Amino acid sequence: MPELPEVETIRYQLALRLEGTKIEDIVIWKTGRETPVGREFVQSLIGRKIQTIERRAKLLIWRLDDDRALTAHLKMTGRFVFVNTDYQPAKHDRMLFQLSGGTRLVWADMRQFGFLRLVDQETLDCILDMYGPEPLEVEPAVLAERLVKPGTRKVKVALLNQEVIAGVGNIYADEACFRAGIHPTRNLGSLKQDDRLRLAQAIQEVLRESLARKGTSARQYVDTMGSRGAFKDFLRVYARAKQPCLICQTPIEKILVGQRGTHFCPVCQR
DNA sequence: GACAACCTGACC
DNA sequence: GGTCAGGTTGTC
Repeated sequence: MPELPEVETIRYQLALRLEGTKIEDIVIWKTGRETPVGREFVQSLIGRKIQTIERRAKLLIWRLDDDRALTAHLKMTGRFVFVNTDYQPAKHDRMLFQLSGGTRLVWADMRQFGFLRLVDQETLDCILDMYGPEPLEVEPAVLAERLVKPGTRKVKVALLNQEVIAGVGNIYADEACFRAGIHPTRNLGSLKQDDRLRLAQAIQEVLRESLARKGTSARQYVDTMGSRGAFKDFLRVYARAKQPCLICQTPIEKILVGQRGTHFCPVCQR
């Protein structure tokens, strides 16, 4: 589900309530394909103190006091939601974390693509090294430079590649292309320096605006309070196929690019 | 670069 | 019944 603004919203909310707490117990409700929930996994986590909650690209990282980290990828439908003590597990709930101080957190994942993985420092460093720059932590020029030779042809495909720029997904790739007036299938080699910079600025702009509204709930996404992101009402092309372009009234088109649904204005984007 | 795979549910 | 869904990975 979530892209950078959604994962960052969850990171912030988790950090407020989890940092400094101790994992007192873990209840496994359902074993998942991608989620190791053996006795070893549980035993390794119980008693650990959570030092910090960080995010890199779309990956959440719980740094623990034993030099290891619990990484979580939400993929399409993963969720962390805080619950009360009388909470009864719902259909797709997978496990419950009980933290010191009485905090209870549920990990749920309808489609089971997401994963929790316990990794040591060295493994984590390898994982994090794969990602491109964090788009909100570098200058636009740095992002623009990443688009010079990304090893792929189409603009949108490059934006979705986490090794090129970290954290951009299907919604914000489309939104950034629209804001920059660049066609999503445009050949990267045809972009001029000015185009790349405009696209880089558009990426930052849309991510910042979405983050300020706690992300986009196109379908399932909710934050740790079960609340939806408000940026859905501000999308300009995503999920607006056949609706008039907000600039020129031409119907927004939807095509497939790199196997992903892609929305754009055929007039405003070239 | 295309395509299938992982899985469940919503919608036409 | 078929198609599609905020992601990623592996195989031609």
